[in-house]
Amino acid sequence: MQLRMTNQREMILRELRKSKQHLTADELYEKVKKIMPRISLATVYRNLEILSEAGIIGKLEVSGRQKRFDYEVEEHDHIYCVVCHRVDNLEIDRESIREVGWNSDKGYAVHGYRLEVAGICPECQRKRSKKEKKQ
Amino acid sequence: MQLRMTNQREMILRELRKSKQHLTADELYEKVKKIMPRISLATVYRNLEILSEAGIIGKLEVSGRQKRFDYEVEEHDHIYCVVCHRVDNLEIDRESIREVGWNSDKGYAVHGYRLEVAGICPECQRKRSKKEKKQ
DNA sequence: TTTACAAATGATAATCGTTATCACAAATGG
DNA sequence: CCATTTGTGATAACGATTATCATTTGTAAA
Ligand SMILES: [Mn+2]
Ligand SMILES: [Mn+2]
Ligand SMILES: [Zn+2]
Ligand SMILES: [Zn+2]
Repeated sequence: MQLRMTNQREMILRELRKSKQHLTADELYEKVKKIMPRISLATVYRNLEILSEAGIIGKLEVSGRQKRFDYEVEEHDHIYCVVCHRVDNLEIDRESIREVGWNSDKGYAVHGYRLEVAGICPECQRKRSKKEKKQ
Repeated sequence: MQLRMTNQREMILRELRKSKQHLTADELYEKVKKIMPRISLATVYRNLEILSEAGIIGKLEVSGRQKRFDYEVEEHDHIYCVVCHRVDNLEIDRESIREVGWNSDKGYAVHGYRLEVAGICPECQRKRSKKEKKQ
């Protein structure tokens, strides 16, 4: 019932935390491979699942794309770029949003919610305006 | 630039509207096949994409699962069941939630947001309590 | 009303992210 | 030690979606 900190596990966790980003399994695989060249992609998937199951990391399923894993585990919301799919934390006051409430929950036993804000990240904005100038 | 209302297209749209549910492509495929037995699943996917692109139906990408299509196109939020993945509309006052705002958007040009509430639907609650009694 | 062209369809292959399988290699705990 | 988990790497399988392509259908001009 308690999780064993294998070398692979530790390295995956370390690289995710070091990145301070919301990485996909294969982005993390590429990073870890530089240190442990023999690691398997399956091991990365497996351990990300185990680590998030154990509440050590977070798992994000943002807008129908690849899963991303979060170095931070406290409840918080995210903003993502509709162009490059980068994900950032959204510093929003969860208390005040909770006050809003919902007036019809269709009889659901509510577990929680997820606020997903979409937009274009600064970098993609720059790239876009460059392109426009060319035309 | 203008979309042709083929028989297949029309039937897909009609069945989605008739259902008043948030259906997946293959759920819709099964429904339409009863009326047009020769229709291809690819045609269903293709036309759902075209119809949502044209703003005639909505496309939902809820929590990393199959896409669902929405007979209603106006902006609204959803609640889904973590057990059976059923999706329902969530009647929440979007104006008041908008007032909350976010104090750090990391320089993003915000397009919009999506509020996804998770819980267990009435039916799954019933099934669960039945199971508990058995044990 | 033929003829040309564009668009849509059905069948199926290919793709992508993820999971499952399985033989082999650690680690654990008497 | 030895037996028993547990984890690993390689790879196959999977499910949802998308791409391809030969054929059919619709549109519209000649
Ligand atoms: Mn985060
Ligand atoms: Mn809806
Ligand atoms: Zn971006
Ligand atoms: Zn349910």
